Amino acid sequence: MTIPLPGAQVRGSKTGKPIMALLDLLGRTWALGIIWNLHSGPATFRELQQRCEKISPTLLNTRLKELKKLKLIESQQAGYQLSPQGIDLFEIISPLGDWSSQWAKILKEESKS
Amino acid sequence: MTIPLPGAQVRGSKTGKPIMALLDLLGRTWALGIIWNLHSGPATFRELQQRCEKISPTLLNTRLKELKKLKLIESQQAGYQLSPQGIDLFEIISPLGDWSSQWAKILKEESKS
DNA sequence: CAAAATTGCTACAAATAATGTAGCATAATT
DNA sequence: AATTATGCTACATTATTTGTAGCAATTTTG
Repeated sequence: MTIPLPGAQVRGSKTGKPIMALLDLLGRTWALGIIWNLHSGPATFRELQQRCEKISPTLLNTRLKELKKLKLIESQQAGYQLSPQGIDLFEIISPLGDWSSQWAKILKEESKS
Repeated sequence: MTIPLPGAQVRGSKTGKPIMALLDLLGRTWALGIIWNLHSGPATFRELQQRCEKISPTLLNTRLKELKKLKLIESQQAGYQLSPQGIDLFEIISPLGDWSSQWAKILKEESKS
């Protein structure tokens, strides 16, 4: 799978509009999860592997390369961490945490009736 | 692929924490794209197919079923549309539009140097 | 400082998911 | 009543993900 560089053709789109590139990227297995799990601080490869409960090393490495190329994460001696842009992105999606709890509650309610 | 009901085991997680269910869902090809493309109003199946530039009917239908089951969209005679919850979710992610443009700009800059 | 343990990651085959095209059964339009 | 459009399903091909094993390069330990 080629890395969804905005401007280039991406999966699911011919235009390559930035939002399409982003949606392609985030729509890949574990991409969101990695960003989510990195927000609590830098992590080594194996540490990150554990934070993401069930990711295979193959895929983890693939995603890390993509995210690095797209400047959402960077690797230092402390391990992998969100880049300033990655933090920015995380801040946008961070309300999903609370939202998902609400959502779970509602789904639960409705399944009762 | 089973539908990621919060509380149940989902792909990539044993806990089924709501956020994991959500990340599983949103990490599926085109899930985010469908939500994104529905925010501009209800659409029939074929209309939606066109808004999502390159989705196959098979996958579109699969995702629609999941999203419907998870109460993020609903179908009326006007076609498919975001549910109140779906709208809520969209509002969280809607800044991604602008963010992605910024991001594209930065990536472009850096690729020059 | 040599042996043992840990880390970051690759190889590769098996399993799963997505694509693309064709097409069918309604339902709406002419 | 014939034509067209719609909402999908079938199904074979192709692409992605998983899972396990393991290796080279540190780092830790005795």
